[in-house]
Amino acid sequence: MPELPEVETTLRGVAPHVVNQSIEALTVSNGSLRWPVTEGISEIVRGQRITGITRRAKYLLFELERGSMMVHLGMSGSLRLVDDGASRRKHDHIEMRLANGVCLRYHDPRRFGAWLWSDSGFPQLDHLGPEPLTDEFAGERLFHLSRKRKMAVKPFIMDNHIVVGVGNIYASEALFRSGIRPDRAAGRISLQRYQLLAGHIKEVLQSAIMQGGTTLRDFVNGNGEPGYFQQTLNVYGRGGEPCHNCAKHLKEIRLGQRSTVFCTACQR
DNA sequence: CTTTCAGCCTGACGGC
DNA sequence: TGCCGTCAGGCTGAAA
Repeated sequence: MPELPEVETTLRGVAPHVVNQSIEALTVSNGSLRWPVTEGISEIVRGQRITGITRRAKYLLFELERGSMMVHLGMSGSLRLVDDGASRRKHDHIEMRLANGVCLRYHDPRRFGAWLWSDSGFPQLDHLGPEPLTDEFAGERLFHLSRKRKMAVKPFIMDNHIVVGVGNIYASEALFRSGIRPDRAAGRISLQRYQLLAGHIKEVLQSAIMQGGTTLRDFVNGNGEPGYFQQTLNVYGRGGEPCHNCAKHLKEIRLGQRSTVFCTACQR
């Protein structure tokens, strides 16, 4: 499940190999993703130079001489560099070959991801909240936007209008570190606690990105597996197991159709 | 306006 | 062994 740290790790791993390179060929073997891959994309991007690569939320943006390509990894997507001529694996849907011989493969079993080209922007990016690792995102913002809202705090911080890139894993872990129950109404949390929460969101994301950095070399000829899951998870995926803090059995509930684990003693 | 929920998709896993 | 049901989850768009 690529969350923001994995997308950022992908960006950093791929960037040095693709920036300022020209696209020799882009081959789509299965364009049936979250949205159909842009019609005629191979012809549009052929011969164009990639002028830069950036990230907004969990979207990767390949800037071209004309327009840009927006790539999303969805639930099961990955992007990695392979040896030229390496055999195609099942679920390798798109291949981008560059003039320097670098070959980038997009692999996505569930096909929840996206690969689109546009020269007039992407509506998906229009109403996104701030990046979590910038100063624009702080406890004050969470506090102000949550007033009078009855929604549980966990789905609230996972809402892309509030702040982007906080998926199920990191929302769960940040709430545990902050001692906040995930099902508490967002509007009934103090400014002070939101400041704590914002800090912990930044912390868990930042440490995951740093651990991901240790596996960057695996983007070349590697297995493409993310390394940051090695980080200690206190609650995510641990329903019924003892709390790392007080040893009480962790409770598992569903919030907004997502599994949610927390400690009823440590989180209030 | 806010909130909820179906649907998209495949692989892993448990029960029989 | 294999078949079937359930779960996992980001995001959109429609419904309440």
